[in-house]
Amino acid sequence: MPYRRSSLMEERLADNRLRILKSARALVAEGGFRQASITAVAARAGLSTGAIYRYFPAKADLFVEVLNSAVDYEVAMLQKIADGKGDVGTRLRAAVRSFVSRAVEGPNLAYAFIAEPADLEVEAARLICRERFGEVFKQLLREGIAANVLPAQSIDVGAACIVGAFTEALVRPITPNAKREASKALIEGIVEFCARAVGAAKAS
Amino acid sequence: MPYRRSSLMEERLADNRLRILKSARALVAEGGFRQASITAVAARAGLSTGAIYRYFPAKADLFVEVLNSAVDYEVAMLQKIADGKGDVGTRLRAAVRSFVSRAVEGPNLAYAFIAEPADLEVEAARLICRERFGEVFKQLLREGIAANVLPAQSIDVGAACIVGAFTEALVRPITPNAKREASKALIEGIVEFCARAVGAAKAS
Amino acid sequence: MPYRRSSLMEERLADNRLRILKSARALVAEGGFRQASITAVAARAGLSTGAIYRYFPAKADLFVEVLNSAVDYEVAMLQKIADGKGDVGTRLRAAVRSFVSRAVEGPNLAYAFIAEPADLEVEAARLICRERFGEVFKQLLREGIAANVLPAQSIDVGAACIVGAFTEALVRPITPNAKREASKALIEGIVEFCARAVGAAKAS
Amino acid sequence: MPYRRSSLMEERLADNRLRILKSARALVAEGGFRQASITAVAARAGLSTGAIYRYFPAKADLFVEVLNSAVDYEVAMLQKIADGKGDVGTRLRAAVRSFVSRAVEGPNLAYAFIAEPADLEVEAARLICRERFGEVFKQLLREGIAANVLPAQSIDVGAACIVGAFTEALVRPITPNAKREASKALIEGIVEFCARAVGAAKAS
DNA sequence: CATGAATGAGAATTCATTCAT
DNA sequence: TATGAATGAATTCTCATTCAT
Repeated sequence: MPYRRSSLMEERLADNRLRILKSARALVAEGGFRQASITAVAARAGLSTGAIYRYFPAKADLFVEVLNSAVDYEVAMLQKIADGKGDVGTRLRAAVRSFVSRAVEGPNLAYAFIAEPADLEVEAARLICRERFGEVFKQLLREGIAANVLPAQSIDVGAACIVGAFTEALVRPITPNAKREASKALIEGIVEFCARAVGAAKAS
Repeated sequence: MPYRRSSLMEERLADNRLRILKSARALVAEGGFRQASITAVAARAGLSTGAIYRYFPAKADLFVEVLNSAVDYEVAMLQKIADGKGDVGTRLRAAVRSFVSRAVEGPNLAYAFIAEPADLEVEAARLICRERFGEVFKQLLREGIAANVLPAQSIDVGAACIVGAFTEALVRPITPNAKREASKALIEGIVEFCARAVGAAKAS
Repeated sequence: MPYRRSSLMEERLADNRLRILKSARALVAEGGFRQASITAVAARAGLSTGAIYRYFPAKADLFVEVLNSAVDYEVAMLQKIADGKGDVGTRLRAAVRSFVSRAVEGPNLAYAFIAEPADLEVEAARLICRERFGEVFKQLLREGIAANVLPAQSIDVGAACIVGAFTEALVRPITPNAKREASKALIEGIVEFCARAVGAAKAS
Repeated sequence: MPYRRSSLMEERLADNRLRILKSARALVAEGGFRQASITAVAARAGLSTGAIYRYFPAKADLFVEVLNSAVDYEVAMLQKIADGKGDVGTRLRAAVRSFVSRAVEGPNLAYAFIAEPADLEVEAARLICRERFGEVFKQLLREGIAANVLPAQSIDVGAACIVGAFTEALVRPITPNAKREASKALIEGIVEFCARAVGAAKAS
């Protein structure tokens, strides 16, 4: 009688794949790609190194997926906001706020997103990720300029700078004191910086 | 009779030290920290690997100095502009333009400045470098706000975002076609983005 | 009540065993022992890796049997020819022709027969296989010499050399051009070489 | 004052390279490519694994050189004999005798010459090596046939078979008893086998 | 019995650092 | 003092074998 894979086992499998991804992501978030060796990922996931290769054909594939899955989620969030109702400026503010808030919150994709990966394939994926963030803002800028709500400006450059500006929030502990409060100020600071930059300053 | 180091020898020593630093910087600029192995640095400097260790106790120390010396130069340039005459907005524009122009021009410290170094010590130095760039802009923002030329805003955040925005320009090939012309547009795009962001928009 | 293995089940078992052997042989024939991993054998046989170990205690045992069963067949073919009627020279020619023809025909056991196996046990089996081929030719030589049809000569050496000579035909693509025709010439070339070597040259 | 490499040091270096080659060759001779891991080669040479890579860029390069250098020597010996004076049959006998004698003598390139290497690059080199042996015999056959000393026959096939026949001497312990004496008989057996095969039988 | 995920030892390769010369 | 050969730990990846299900 053939062996039938139990649903419990399938759960275990899916679980392992996820654990590997989470381990990898956590390690990158904590100390960059530097610390994310296969051995370290395996140890953290409670698996052997060989097990990693059942789920990912090579190290690069694992980290490309780490990057992509994290960015998929983030971009989806931003896109939802960008596609929402309300005036362009508000949506742009909301998008920046949404991203930066999560970034400030905890160690997630942040570091990976800017850090130089050891692998060229991963590096390529990283650049594409940055582009994808830019796309969301390009769309908002295009819409705003077309509607005469935003002043004429370079869409490509604007999008890139926004991404750069809030990326910065991910790298440095800008305000090392008074975490919670400072975060709030930091987030709003970035939001307003970007808003002013694109000419969507609040009517004050 | 005590051995007296000849001035000629001292020159040689200083010369070697400089050559090592230049080799290291060039290698990082060309291919990131990835390519900057001690062996590669030594080969490029026309020295032996052992010789490197006469001038630098460890790899990390060498690259910390590479980073610092490169940033010393850049910050000095920016500081000079910031300390110059003319209104704050113009000086801020000039500072951004100065940095981004050189960055776009050729692969120099740019890459090193954003790339993840292999070493924790170097990573720390890199973060400090970013701070140092920020300081220049903080000064300008402070001055501008004090003089009521710039609107009230978070100085820390503003400075960070400016650095982030123009850092972004270093990472991606925003406009892969029409190099020269596009660079010009890119540079001015970033300059204006930052100017608007801090409320130093041109009188249009 | 004791468990009675149904004959249907036994068939299944024998079937699996055969499938495993066939898979292994095919893989070795295609790319040497290099490509014949347990995983590959299992996949090709449509079984799990674990199943292999139900039929063979270890990888080496599987490949020893692969070798032996393949050689059983070949040796049986040769033996039939050697035991046939007609003069010794003709039979020796036929035997060499039979072996070389099949070898040239397609990738079968040929490669395995000469290739270095990954395992010491298999290596030992391989050497024994070569001996077994030799035995057939020893018999023919003995008979021929006894009947004064062949000149006096070392039987052991003669047999070994014949095996060596036609083994060589398996290793190199002697004539890469004009496949069919060349094969024919190659085969007859080897046949006549061996015939002359043992003093069974055609009456010319 | 620049450091000048002493000739003693250069000797050491050349010595190491040679030691590595010898270790590799010995390991292959003893147990095939299977046993010749970089670790094993290094250990046997009294060096670290890293040291191997100072002399050989990759494992394949090391073993290609092992193969080539061994074959260079052998082929040179054979060529010298083939280019000598005397009738073709005598030279052919001498060439075969020369090769087989050394092969029987001790574990040298023998195994490597026939064994399947783990590496495709090495495999390619191995096939070329076999061809090179063949070339020497092709030359002799061509000369003999042209001078009407040898009967008409396929030169390519003849050369291949000769190589095959004496290769066999390398693989198996044809005569396990009475080493010395048997070797003598084995060697002459192979010599005469090949001589008869090409039609250069002794006038008896 | 069958399954195939997991193991873990081992392979090739790299590179910062040391030290005999 | 300069050299660069040597070290050896670390890294990625493979695969025969086991065992919970």
